[in-house]
Amino acid sequence: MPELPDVQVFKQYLDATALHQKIQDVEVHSERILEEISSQRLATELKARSLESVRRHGKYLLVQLDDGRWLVLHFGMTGELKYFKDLEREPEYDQVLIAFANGYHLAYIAPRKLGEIELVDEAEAFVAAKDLGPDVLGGDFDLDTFTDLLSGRRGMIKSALMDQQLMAGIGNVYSDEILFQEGIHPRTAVKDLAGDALASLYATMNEVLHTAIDRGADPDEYPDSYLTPHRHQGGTCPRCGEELQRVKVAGRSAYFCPNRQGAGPQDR
DNA sequence: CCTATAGCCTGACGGC
DNA sequence: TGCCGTCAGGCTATAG
Repeated sequence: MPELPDVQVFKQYLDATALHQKIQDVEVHSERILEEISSQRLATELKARSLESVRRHGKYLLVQLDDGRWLVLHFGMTGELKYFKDLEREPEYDQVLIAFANGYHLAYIAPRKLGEIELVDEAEAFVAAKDLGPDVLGGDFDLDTFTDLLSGRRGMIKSALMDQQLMAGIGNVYSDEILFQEGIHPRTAVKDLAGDALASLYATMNEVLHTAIDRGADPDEYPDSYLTPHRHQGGTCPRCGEELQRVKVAGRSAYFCPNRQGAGPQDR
């Protein structure tokens, strides 16, 4: 699930639960999640520290420790966080488990182990090293920035929206949702979108992401006009009832309504 | 610069 | 019920 809205909800969750508590113990159940640091070192470095504040850049969560360093969390395709008390309630697939002095626990859950956890000195340096583009909900990500980034871009619009090096935060599901709301086919060439189309797309991007965050990134709570809850094989368009179609874009499955978003660039 | 593919992992689901 | 193929909200490396 973790695209920008999901990760933003994780941030709010951490803000409301796990901050300002001394870390007592850290268990690592899978090394696969840790690339740059050993489980042994992660445990010793975190012990006796506390989580003090949380930032998000794209799909990454950056959690600052009381010594100034940063715990970086990425969630792959299936990651999530859970804060709980009794170990009897320990969730399945928790790859890292932090125990706090107050008796509560924070679990980093990742059934498919495609996520990533790191410990870094500087948040900005991490973002730069990953070559991430600006966060699409960042304060300085205005319409000019959006159109500048896309001008001269040669490929398809869905690929561009999902390119984390270009702009950070949007993934497969929300790129589909944004393009659905705009009535743009996912394979549309960026160069075929005029300036006013880009302005409208930018506005829709903001609206979709903010709506998702406001509804807790829970598709069941999304407006009836949203694609996401219908986004599966055999699903139908919430606006016109047409059966949704699936095409590959950037190696991912893109769902769209052929009635509202057209049949695609090649045929007319 | 951009696309397609495979791989990393593992679970869920549909068909036989 | 069991087995098998396909697919899954991410990202990277590789080849064209």
